Amino acid sequence: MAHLDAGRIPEATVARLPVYFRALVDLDRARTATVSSEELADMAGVNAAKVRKDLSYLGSYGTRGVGYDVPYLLFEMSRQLGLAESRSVVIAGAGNLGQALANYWGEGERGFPVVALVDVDPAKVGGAVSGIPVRHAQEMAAIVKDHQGCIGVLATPAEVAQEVADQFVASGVRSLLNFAPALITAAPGVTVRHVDLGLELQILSFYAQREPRRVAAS
Amino acid sequence: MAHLDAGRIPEATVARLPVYFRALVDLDRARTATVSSEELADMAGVNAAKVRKDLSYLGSYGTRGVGYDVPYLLFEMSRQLGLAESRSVVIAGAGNLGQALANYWGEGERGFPVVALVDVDPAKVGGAVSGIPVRHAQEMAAIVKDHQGCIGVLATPAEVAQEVADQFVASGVRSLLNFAPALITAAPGVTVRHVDLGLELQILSFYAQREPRRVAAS
DNA sequence: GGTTGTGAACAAATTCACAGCG
DNA sequence: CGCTGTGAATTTGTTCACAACC
Repeated sequence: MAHLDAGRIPEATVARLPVYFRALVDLDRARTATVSSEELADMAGVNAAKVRKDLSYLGSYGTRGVGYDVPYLLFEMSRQLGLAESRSVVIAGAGNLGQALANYWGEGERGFPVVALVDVDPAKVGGAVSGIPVRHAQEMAAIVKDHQGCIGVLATPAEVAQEVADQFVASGVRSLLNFAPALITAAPGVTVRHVDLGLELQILSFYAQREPRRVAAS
Repeated sequence: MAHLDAGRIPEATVARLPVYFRALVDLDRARTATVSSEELADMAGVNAAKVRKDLSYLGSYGTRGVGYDVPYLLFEMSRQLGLAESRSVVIAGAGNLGQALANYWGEGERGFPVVALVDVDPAKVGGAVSGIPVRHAQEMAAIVKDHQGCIGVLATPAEVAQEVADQFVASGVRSLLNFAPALITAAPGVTVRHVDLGLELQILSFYAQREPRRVAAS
């Protein structure tokens, strides 16, 4: 009953909240007023008990005998996921991956505008990727200062990933998403997530020669 | 004592094996003969107890008082991860993401040759992305037949992802890596992994307004 | 002495099952 | 009566701590 403790939400739950969020956005678009834990579970690819447990960490936003009010739950999740105010993204590395990410996030995703790519290649600096300017890595601090609370994305070669990460952190970035196949360490207070595209193929390769399983990444 | 039971390896362990593998490749390149669980742990960003537990699921390949023989462990991991024989990759969707993935895997990663991209856009079919041909989606079955045990990658719009996944499975693919922001279901016997690039930003957004944590994705 | 391999202790996550409420 | 919210039970994963061995 709405105790204001902002209690510790389990990591596994946090990773699923955006999945529910997407399902709720779809439901809302279809003008669906309420949804049961079982329907949401089907849409998210989990079971109903998990949905109820997960949502209960946010508070009691359902109605017994009825289900969850879609717009209300959407609003609460948006607020608690921090999606109410939009967060900028700065991508380091304007190679194939950096450009693809700029396009991917620039197009579809609401609330995460990519404000700049940075690179050290003179051939790339000064150009643009689907309207997003490519600037020199030296300008990173200035860019980050203009976009408080932005997310830094590492799409650089593995060899320089730690160096660029340090530069991001020194510039004031507290959220990093690393695509380089390298271990990144950062000061406490900085959240680092790691997406490893090579690793995914190796995991699939493992299961391909054993009993296959339904496995969700990330 | 090399019991041949191929015992159940925990999912969490499987997800870490490729991380150890990469560290071992680096050590081997540097001609390092042996490595302790503590050194490997540092390189992988985990603790030594976890390394020992994880490696013990593969068998007893270490030497007490000495550590693990790098080339030997590398060979065994390579074998058990199924990296001994190379596995082809077919990418569905020759948009920005599909092209970036083709480049990414085409370049660096050993053992995962991207043999084709498939698309339905006549403007793309017949072309090539860094030497990899773009072929029509109708040819998928033929391509898959020529590359037994290949991995299917979904880099299509979310709306058609399930349809393309079904096509992959009907063609004989048993390993799918889905980049589309959509829930993919497949028959038992097919392994599906999901990488969601939008989701990662939302998770970072959540932690940015709370106590930040070191969190590893994938 | 040094380091692995592993049972036992602990912690996190999932699932069950049902009371509580609309 | 239906569906949520949640303690309790179970399963999965992590860490400890030490015997076994080189």
